[in-house]
This record gives sequence, C-alpha cells and structure tokens, in this order.
Amino acid sequence: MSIQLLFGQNVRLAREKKGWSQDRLSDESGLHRTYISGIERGVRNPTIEIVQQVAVALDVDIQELFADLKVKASFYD
Amino acid sequence: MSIQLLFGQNVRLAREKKGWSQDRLSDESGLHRTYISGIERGVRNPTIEIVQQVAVALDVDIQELFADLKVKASFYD
DNA sequence: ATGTGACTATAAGTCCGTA
DNA sequence: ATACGGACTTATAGTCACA
Repeated sequence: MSIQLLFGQNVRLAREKKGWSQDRLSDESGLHRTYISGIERGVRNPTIEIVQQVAVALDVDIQELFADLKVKASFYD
Repeated sequence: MSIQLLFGQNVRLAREKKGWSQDRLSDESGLHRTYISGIERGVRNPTIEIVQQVAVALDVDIQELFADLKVKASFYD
C-alpha cells in the first residue's frame, strides 16, 4: 500500500469518526473539497504543510495520520 | 516552529544518530545531497512520498520524524 | 562535509464543471 | 454527499556551481 493511500484512509477514518462530510473538513482546513477527496482516495501526494493543516482541522496528531491501518474487526466476525 | 523545521530537525537527529553524513543519506535515499540539506534546514516542504523515502533510508518510522523535539538533556546537566 | 541561490520540469493545489 | 475530469496558477522536485 502506498503512503498516499495509507494517509488518505487515515484521514477518512478520522473525518468519519467526527461525523464530518468532506465539505466540512474542507471548510475547517481551508483546503478545496475536491482536493480532500483526492487525498482520501490516495491519488494526491500532499506536502507536510498540508498534512499539518489536515491534522489541525481534525484535531489529531500528525502521527495518527500515518498509523498502520488495522484490519477491520468485522473481517473476523 | 514550522512543521518543516520540526521534520528537518528530526531527520538531522536520526541521521547523526547513525553517524551518517548528508552525502551518505543522499546515497541511501536516492535524494540529492543539497535537497537533504534543504530538508534539514526546514527550507523545503517535502511531499509525503519524500518523507517515506527518508524514513526508509534512515530505518525509522515516519511517525518518529514528526515526533515532538525534546529539549536536550544537556540543557539541564 | 554542508549551506545557498538559481534554474527547469513536474506535481501540488484551486476552481470550474458533470454524474 | 462524493467521485472524477479538465484547465489553470503556484509550488515542489531535482540539479548545479559556488561559497
């Protein structure tokens, strides 16, 4: 898995955990909505400045956005 | 402190911990020597792909390169 | 062995849409 | 509410000569 996809999925998880739409995260981070979409899909390769902007908006540590993805528990249920 | 400088200083710490020159890190990462220099000084704003390349070369977790910098123990010694 | 300014090619990031 | 495309501006990637 690419680092872009790992990052993107972690952003999506953190966003959904807050119950936010991409539009909402866009507003909070100051980044364009379509760009957020691209990040979450792993098709963008953001700079660390953008990473920080997203982390601040989501109120999470940058490190959390690079955390290894856990296999969903439901996979084993 | 900017995220670029935080990242850069963490890279420098990890590199020096291994006793590597910037030249050596350049070889190991495939990135140009002057680019490594720019990263460590915080004047570059690398993408997450570059971050991963550096982390792999230094054999550290990406998260370590975003760790809060500790005040040097020697400051209190 | 490292810092710096300058450079070109490429990608980041924005904004307009459509589905 | 999200994915995706095209066109656009700005910044980064990557490199060099020199201090």
